[in-house]
Amino acid sequence: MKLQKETRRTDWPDKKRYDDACAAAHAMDLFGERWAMPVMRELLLGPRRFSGLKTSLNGISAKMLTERLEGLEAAGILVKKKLPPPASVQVYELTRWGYEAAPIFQAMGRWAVRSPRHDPGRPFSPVSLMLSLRTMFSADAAGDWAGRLQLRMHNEDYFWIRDQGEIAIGRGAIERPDVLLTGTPPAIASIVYGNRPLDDAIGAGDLAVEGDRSLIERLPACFPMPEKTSAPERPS
Amino acid sequence: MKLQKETRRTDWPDKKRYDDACAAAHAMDLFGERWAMPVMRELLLGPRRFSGLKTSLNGISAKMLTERLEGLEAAGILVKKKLPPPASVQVYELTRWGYEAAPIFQAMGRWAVRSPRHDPGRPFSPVSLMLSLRTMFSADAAGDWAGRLQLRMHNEDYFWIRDQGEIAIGRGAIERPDVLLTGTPPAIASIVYGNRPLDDAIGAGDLAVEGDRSLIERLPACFPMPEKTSAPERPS
DNA sequence: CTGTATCCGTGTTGATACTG
DNA sequence: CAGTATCAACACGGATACAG
Repeated sequence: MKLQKETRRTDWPDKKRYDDACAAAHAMDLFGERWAMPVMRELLLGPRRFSGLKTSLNGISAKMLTERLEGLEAAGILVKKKLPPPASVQVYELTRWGYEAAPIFQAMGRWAVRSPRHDPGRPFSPVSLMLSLRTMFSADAAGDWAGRLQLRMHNEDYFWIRDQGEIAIGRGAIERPDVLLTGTPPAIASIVYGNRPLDDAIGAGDLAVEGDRSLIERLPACFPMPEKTSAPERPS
Repeated sequence: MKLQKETRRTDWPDKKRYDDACAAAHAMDLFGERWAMPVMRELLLGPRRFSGLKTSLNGISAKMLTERLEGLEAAGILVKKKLPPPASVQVYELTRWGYEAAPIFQAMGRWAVRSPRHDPGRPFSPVSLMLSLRTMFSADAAGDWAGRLQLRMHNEDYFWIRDQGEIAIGRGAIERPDVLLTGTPPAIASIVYGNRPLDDAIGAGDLAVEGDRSLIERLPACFPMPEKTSAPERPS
């Protein structure tokens, strides 16, 4: 019948939304579309520009990025804003509520690293590496490790700090870093998560360390990878 | 060029997967497809049959359901199994790892109820109502409330128990319930979340209460709804 | 730099009918 | 009950070209 088609169109453009009271399903309506979640992830450490997002989001097209940014803004998850005159540049920033989605990313990350199909060797954006560090950090395993790391990836500065228990990560440079680590995200990941010898990475020119090298050497122990799920296992 | 097309096809059928080390992105690869997440949700309280899933997932087609079940099984999230002879019925059950995805649903639910667009008046499946109760329960707000509820929705039994602090939910009947509540999920939601007067629901025949009625009357106070996000708000 | 506009192949979906 | 088969509509995403 034609009526169906017509009502579909006029009802609302909710062809692909779950018409469900379940809030988790609603979350998928909000950021379940392709690329929406990675876009949010890239903004989790602060405002970014269009071009920065495009490069970080490996393979996204300008069209997609524009559409997702519009959609996420309409949903109230981010805002588009123009920086004041000296800079006068367009940036996208999460709203307060948008930032509050961070625990979802943590829960997903913690769970999905155990997937048999998960491969940490894929393209890694600086922001997602930083977020993964925060997620995978284990206070128990780290023991008394403390320090202030400055990380430089693709010529952008990020930091990672642990000072008795608490950890903090973010974009930008910090004062008095104990050590400066320069390299690509995959290179850094390979020594933190992939138990690649530090000398190997430095020797190959993938990584440069400036400052207290011992802090880096103790790093892998702070981020124990959980074992992957094995064969399909019944709950018990 | 044709080459592109050809390599695309042979490379792997990962046209729509994020080729990303970010584990959260990988989670979307695993259950970000349409209907995958609601299917998992319906299984979170125990094994279900094809027909049960189909009715609970408002509007899903048999084709979709089949495809998602296959995909989730291939991902190691659920298993298809046949119950022993007396029953001899096909059911789908989450693997242990599948069950461990529950915190993701909690985080998503907690966050998405605050969405300006979220509408608790939409179709509600029994399982998602039960999960929402567990998610939204506030120990502080509940104070000394304690009791054993038996809920009957669409002729299926579910329970909700709080005994000094701890809460438990599940499918099936319990012994010595303090009160039996019969009605549809939306009807129950309307009195718990929608501050509809209990007498109103009973009078309209939407709900039946058998047992300690005062427990039901104190229920809404145990599940305070967080305020929705208002206008786009900057982080601070 | 920050997008917009258009085109078009391809993939996905829901309806319907059918099978064991 | 538990799916499978087929099909047509349509939404999506990538490429390209272009504009402010």
